[in-house]
Amino acid sequence: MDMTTKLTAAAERLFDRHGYMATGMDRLTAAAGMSSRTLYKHAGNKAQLMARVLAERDRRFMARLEVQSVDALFAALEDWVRVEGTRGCLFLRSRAETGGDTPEIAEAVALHKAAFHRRIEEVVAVDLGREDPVLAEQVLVLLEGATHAAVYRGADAVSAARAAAALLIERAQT
Amino acid sequence: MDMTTKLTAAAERLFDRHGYMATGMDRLTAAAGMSSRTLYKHAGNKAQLMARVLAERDRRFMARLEVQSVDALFAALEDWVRVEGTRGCLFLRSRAETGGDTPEIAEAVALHKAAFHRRIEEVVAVDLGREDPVLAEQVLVLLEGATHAAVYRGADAVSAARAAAALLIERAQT
DNA sequence: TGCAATGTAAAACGTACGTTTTACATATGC
DNA sequence: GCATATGTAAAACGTACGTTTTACATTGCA
Repeated sequence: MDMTTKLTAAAERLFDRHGYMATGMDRLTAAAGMSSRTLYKHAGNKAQLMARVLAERDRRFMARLEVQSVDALFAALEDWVRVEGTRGCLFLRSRAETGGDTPEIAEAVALHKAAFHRRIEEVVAVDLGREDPVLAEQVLVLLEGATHAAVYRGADAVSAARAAAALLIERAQT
Repeated sequence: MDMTTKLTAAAERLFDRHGYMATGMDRLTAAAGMSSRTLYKHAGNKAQLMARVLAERDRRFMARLEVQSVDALFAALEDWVRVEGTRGCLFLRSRAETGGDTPEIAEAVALHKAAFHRRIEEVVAVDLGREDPVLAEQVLVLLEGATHAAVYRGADAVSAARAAAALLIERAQT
């Protein structure tokens, strides 16, 4: 495991658990097990490190959404929540923490959310045999809602969203 | 307008727009138009100020949810988004920013989310003539999802959620 | 008339921030 | 066998943080 990977993994964990602003560089160097000189060599600065964390998280999350049905999207989210826990969407959180004023972060968030939306539209199209932007928007809202409601309602929120989506799909198919 | 009200209003605006951690006390005193001595007299400290902002926001938000139908819940959210803008849920955001480690904030969030959940269960019960915890959970997910999806999808997310909820309610009523 | 109460302005507190620098160790490859 | 790259440890940079303090002005009520 090279230093960049180790750093990105440690940073993702700390930013997710304690927030971006609340995580100092000392804590980062300690968790990554490297000197601050090495950290800055690999990361550039704190905002770029956050952007890299987001890019890596996008890769990992989107890989799980390579599925063929809407129901499988929710199954994937259930897995994600079980494995990674429920602290809300790190993309929206990092944007909110920086007020959208940090370009590299705002850009990473925009990229991810555009890809997320696109993927949902694709899966809805596969499931229905036709495009349905409104249904896709509803599925997006259910996924986003499950992610954030799960923070305080637990896994029940995800299964409730899954059942709701199944009803919407069923209705759109007939 | 007394100093406490002025301070709470200014703080809510800044915390919402720039984040809790990213908002310094100098910015707060400047926006509230008062000396730091007066600020601390009324606020105690930064965390207590945030807790007061959340309590006030809970009051204002929950007042809008005093309605008799699920559809009216979404109409209320549409109004809220139009008036207050879309930067996500300030309660979940403040909890995420502090990692849940600030007791007064964590408590204010827990109180609000419990009241929010209760209110939805009540409205669902009125609409259906009976209790339906699962449907209530779905409505909660749709409201939470609309709130967060609206950050990057705009008002369309709220109307999509509203339509989805209408379908779920219709189905449950027959 | 005078004394609380309530406010401002501004300096000072110690601490912690993100970042850079200095000085040194350890490998790797030509 | 020596240069180059890559790492550590630790101090230093200036700035900004949340909070308290000092010194003074204004007001309202007994």
